[in-house]
Parts: sequence; C-alpha cells; structure tokens
Amino acid sequence: MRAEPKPFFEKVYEVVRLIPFGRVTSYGAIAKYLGAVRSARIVGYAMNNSHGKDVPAHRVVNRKGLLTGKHHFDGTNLMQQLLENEGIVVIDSQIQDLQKVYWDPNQELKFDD
DNA sequence: TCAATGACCTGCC
DNA sequence: GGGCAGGCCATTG
Repeated sequence: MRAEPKPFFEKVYEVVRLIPFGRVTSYGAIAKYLGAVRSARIVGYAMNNSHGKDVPAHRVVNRKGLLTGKHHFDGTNLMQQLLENEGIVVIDSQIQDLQKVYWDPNQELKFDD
C-alpha cells in the first residue's frame, strides 16, 4: 500500500459506488473510464480488495454479463440474489436483459477530476 | 528487485 | 458466427 493520494483501486471504488440502483456495468467500462481499457483485469483485481468495503461489487460483471466473481462472495448465489434484489433478472449467474440494465460510466459520468 | 497472479478483454482460427 | 489462446497493467509476496 503506497501513500498515493488516489490509487487505481480507489478510483475503481468510486465508479462502482456511482453505479445506480438496478444497474450493472462491466470491468472494461470502468477501466475505460479510468483511461485504461487494457487494464480491465486490474479493475477485477481492485474488486478483490473492495471485497469487505462498502463497494457494490455485485453490480460489476464481465462483458458477457456473467457473474464471474460470484464464488468470491460469501455464498455461491449470493451475488445473483443481490442482483435479483435490485430488479435485475439473473439466471444461472448470467444477467438477462444485460443491455437494458447495463450502465456505462463513460456514457453517464464525465471526467471532471 | 524480480517474478507470479488476477472478479478481464480483444483478436485470430 | 462461435470457440480458443494470448496479452495487457497493477498489486502483492
């Protein structure tokens, strides 16, 4: 943990926290918002650290809308349950109507930092 | 400091 | 059009 003011991780946390209710986004979208489309993996890695914080990581899924990190949660279908609780239709860890509940930070948010 | 990992994405066959 | 493999960047040990 370096003494940096805003590590890549915290930046990811901020975007994830900005995700509205009943909406989901992809790692690539967040990475792109941070200006690192190639660092999509890093976003997922940051989520690993966000696990335990007040970051709605369950709203973050991969490009296919698949709950890849579901096994990282407490249970197995917990992440799915949370998404369903948001009104999102999830079947077998696969988000349906993905394009409908999809939320792109680059489309909604803007660079004002 | 070097090396390995990681909740992914893009490109090619 | 679908499936497989490689690469990318940042963090931790």
